[in-house]
Amino acid sequence: MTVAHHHSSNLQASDSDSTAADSTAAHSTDHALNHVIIEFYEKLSSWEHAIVRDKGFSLSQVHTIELLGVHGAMRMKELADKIGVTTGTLTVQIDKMVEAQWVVRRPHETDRRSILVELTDKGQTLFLEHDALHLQLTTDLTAKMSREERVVLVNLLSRMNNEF
Amino acid sequence: MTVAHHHSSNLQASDSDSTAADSTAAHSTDHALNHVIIEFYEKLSSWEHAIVRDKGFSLSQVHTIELLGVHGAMRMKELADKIGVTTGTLTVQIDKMVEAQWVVRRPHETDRRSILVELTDKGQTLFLEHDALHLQLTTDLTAKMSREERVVLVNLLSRMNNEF
DNA sequence: GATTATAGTTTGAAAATCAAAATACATGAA
DNA sequence: TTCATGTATTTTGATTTTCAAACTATAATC
Repeated sequence: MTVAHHHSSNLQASDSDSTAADSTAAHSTDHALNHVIIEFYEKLSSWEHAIVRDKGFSLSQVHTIELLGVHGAMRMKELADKIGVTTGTLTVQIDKMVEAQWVVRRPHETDRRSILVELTDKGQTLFLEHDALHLQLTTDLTAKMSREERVVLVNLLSRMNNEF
Repeated sequence: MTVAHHHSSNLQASDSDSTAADSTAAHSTDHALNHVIIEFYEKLSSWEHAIVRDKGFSLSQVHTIELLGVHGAMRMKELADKIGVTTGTLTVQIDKMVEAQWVVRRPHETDRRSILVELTDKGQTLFLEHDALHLQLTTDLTAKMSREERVVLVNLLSRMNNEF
């Protein structure tokens, strides 16, 4: 029915075409960077999935806890946008998390339509536990790097974060 | 019922405790790195979610296409592990993707229990389209970086990838 | 060859998700 | 003010995703 491809899609920037005048097209470094990023994302995603299953809650619940832990209280809409689900979906998610006493809803001070979602003490503890796992992973992944390299990495990554 | 926390969780490594002798505990750079990574993952995840909804297929379908596009043909088990789902779930996923003619199943050469999943031409095209979006994002995110910085970033990220 | 392990599929039930309708509040124009 | 329009959240019913467990087929080991 269809052809059996054989594309190993080499991810290394093995080509060295740094000759001249290519301001329009994407440079090979960009391709390499792109694939390294995709691979990193995939692996992190796998890791998170595995962690999550072990702990007994769903991926987007952990995502929610992560977001609230890092950014603090947030409106439903804001949270839904960041997670990438509809507000309807988020409502039932948060219902369950309220039930489990990981988060609370509280009214927005100025906008009475809005509701702020916030970690409880229990939720905060959960976040810290999860964060510790992440930290362990991070230190493992960068164990072979020098202090300077780590600093550079923080710099480069945070600059990317700012461009989103 | 529960206390309203106020933790803005500053993500910058604003503390400069590079004094001495802290070989056991995680250094503040590690914390900064950890949070920058989490933030990067969250933002990529959001982006992917948005892209995916626009295109009309599910997140794990795109994930599957991405994995097959980058790594080439793979066994069901392998794929399931990378995506982070059970093989049962993957079977129905792949059924649908076969239906849509994005992938084909083909027997494993040496192990008759195993089945290789592989992109069709159509699936390959889809992968390339998606990859182009990723590339666009990557170039956008690194637009303000110098060539050298990008090279360094590729180096550091791929070293992290190798440690997973 | 018998037993145990692994790969994949099927099945039935539980959970996640969406789109659309409904509610409540906000904002801006007449 | 009052009306119209826009935004935030919840509810609802249906669809999709997912899992765990049972099942089939092949591989590996003893």
